[in-house]
Amino acid sequence: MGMHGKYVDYLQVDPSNTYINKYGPPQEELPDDFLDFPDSPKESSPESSTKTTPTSDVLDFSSWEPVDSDSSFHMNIVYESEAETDLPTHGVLSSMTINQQFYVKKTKIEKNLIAEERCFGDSHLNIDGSSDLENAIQNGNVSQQDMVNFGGKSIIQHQQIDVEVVEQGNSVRIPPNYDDQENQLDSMKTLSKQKPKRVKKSRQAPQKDLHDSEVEEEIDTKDVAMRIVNELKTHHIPQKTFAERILCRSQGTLSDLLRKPKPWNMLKSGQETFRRMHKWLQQPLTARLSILDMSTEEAAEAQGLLPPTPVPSGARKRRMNSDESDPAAKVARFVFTTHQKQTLQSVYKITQRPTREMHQKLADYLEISIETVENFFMNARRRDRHRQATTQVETINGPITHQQEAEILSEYESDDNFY
DNA sequence: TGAGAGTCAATATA
DNA sequence: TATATTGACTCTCA
Repeated sequence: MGMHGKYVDYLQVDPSNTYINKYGPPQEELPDDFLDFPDSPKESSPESSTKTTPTSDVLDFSSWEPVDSDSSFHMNIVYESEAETDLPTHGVLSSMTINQQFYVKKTKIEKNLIAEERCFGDSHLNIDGSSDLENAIQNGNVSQQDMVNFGGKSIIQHQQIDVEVVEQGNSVRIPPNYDDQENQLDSMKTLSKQKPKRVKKSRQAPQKDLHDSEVEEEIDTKDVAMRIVNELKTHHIPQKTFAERILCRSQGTLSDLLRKPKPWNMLKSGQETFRRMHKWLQQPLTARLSILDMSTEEAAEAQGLLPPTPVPSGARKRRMNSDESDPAAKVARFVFTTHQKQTLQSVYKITQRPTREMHQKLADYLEISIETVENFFMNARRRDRHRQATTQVETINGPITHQQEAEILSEYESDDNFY
């Protein structure tokens, strides 16, 4: 089943959280250049770069949840989206992400337009609260959730939307479930309280950290990572603080997870860490911030999680074993020389899986241990896989042939050839 | 037993 | 000072 969503809204939010749109009052208050938006951004998709043309005769207004928005600004947001996806016709929850770029204009009240910015936002179309798509349509439970990082401030927008479902040549319109203004306001309240997006049930969930009453569900790791990044920035929370208090992990681990979140279904025990992030995001703002002041155990309790499970870390053990009486004693990390690294990388380009004999030859040639060589290839393969998982880029990763192996080894016989 | 996953923590970098 | 990178370690699983 294909699904088209095409909608164009012109929205403005002011400090009192009221709204206007093109078709509703107070239209006359729009600045003269309100519709004069910049050209399509460089990285926008073909869909989103099409010229803004309203396709619905009913423009839905949204519920806004400005977080720490600067009250001196009006924010005009215009977006357009047209996307197709393979939304299932059945399923408890479904969602799709429309990658789009938001055009944002900052308009200072007293000076009219003083700045103009573009920013990225992720948009999620949610089919929610129903056993199937048709019911969702009938019940009007089709909504959109946008998240925009605007000058370091997060703005989350929920709205009922007007989309068009195309199925086997038939066009079915999904009207917003609003009858009048009062209903709109009720719906706003409901939508603005929606939890961060979770989607269909998970096939498996190792290391569950949930109470019995909870149902394990998939988490959109990219979405969670983006939200965490925004939260940390918005509230000036250091990664180290969040990582240690909420996740029971190190700063470096958190940094890596936030920058390169693996898709949920590719995670194993790592799901636990994202589950904790997701749980934290579900808390109200005040709770989120106060949890950070708690001990790790208290924070877990406050979020309905089991006590955190510190990872048995090799690095931690290594350090403890080195000198338990002196916690300040650091074990220096080995660093490859340029030549060592370049050599290893050169070989890696030829084969990601050298034989043990090659490992040993490399170790001898580079005057490092075979374990270090093995670690290099292990880390390189894993980080390559990780990159592919997060970028969907295909790379060649075939086993080495005997002929290739012979060629490489022959080069080491006269090792000057390498560089 | 070896490969992969998850991670730590030292250190490089911004 | 905060974040990103990375060599090494433990645990899990086929």
